[in-house]
Amino acid sequence: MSKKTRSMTIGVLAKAAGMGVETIRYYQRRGLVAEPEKPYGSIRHYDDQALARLHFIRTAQWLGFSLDEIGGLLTLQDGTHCDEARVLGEQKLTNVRQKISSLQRIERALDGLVQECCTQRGNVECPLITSLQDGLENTRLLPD
Amino acid sequence: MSKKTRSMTIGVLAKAAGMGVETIRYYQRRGLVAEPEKPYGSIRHYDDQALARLHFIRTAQWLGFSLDEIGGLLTLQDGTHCDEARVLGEQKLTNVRQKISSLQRIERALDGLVQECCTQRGNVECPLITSLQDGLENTRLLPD
DNA sequence: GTTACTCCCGTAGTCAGCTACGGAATCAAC
DNA sequence: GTTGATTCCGTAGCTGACTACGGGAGTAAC
Ligand SMILES: [Zn+2]
Ligand SMILES: [Zn+2]
Ligand SMILES: [Zn+2]
Ligand SMILES: [Zn+2]
Repeated sequence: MSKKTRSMTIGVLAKAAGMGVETIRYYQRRGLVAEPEKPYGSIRHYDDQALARLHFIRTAQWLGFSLDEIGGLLTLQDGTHCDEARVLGEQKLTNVRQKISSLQRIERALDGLVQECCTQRGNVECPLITSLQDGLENTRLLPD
Repeated sequence: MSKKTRSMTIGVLAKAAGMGVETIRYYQRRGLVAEPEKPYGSIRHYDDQALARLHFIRTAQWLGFSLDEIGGLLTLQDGTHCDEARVLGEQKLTNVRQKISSLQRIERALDGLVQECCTQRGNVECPLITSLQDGLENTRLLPD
């Protein structure tokens, strides 16, 4: 709970947040980060609040939220919308689990193909390639 | 092993392959699909070979290969490059496994957040939102 | 033989999330 | 007080895989 509220230029802020200046300016354009007023024809200064917001964005992004969705999450920041936040989290979780299981199907299919390929070393035909042509029919791991 | 070699217009081919006409034309521009000659100022016709190639592309795409990589795979189609094909398959497999494990980390993190959020229903502060601000420090599941 | 689809071909737009460019103003170091 | 980095701001480009548009030509149904 440090209330340093250090004054940073956008370059320092960017370095602190581990991203580029242009990225921050892009978030400002998208309305995810506020542009502080600049005092009398000069340079803008940022505080720890701004840095916290960049952390928020980066973490939410890592969790799979799009910038638009993050915009939605940011409106829940006052902490009085716990249930809405949870719903969004649950949706994303479902989403992630679906991605995992479809990647696992892909893993099994690819693994099968590579195994086949390995055992057929003397053969002229590559079973991996021919399976791609046949659309993985014999693997019973077809795409959706 | 049907050698029908039916003659199809691009529209019929597209329907047979379950994709749009424009997508096929796009693949032609990318050099993934050949443009057959058109007989004397008329319309091009496609055979089952072309359809097989579209299946190849779609299946490889489902396995996570990019169109560029698929271009590479297509040069191995004569079946005489079994080991090269296997190497590409193994690389993609590694790739898929990395994606799975990083999604699993994300799943654990999100699940933790949603659980916390649920148990704190009476609270004013939403732990999900505040965790995003704090950068998931206490979850020990930080992004790379 | 006219209507209504489909094909052909080039070009341009879409989406997300940046990333780069250019030119003026401002600031920090020496 | 000059040099050199940084900021500001608008605009434009990038990636990947499409998707759409427009206008002319070919084709099939009735
Ligand atoms: Zn609410
Ligand atoms: Zn909550
Ligand atoms: Zn070879
Ligand atoms: Zn092989």
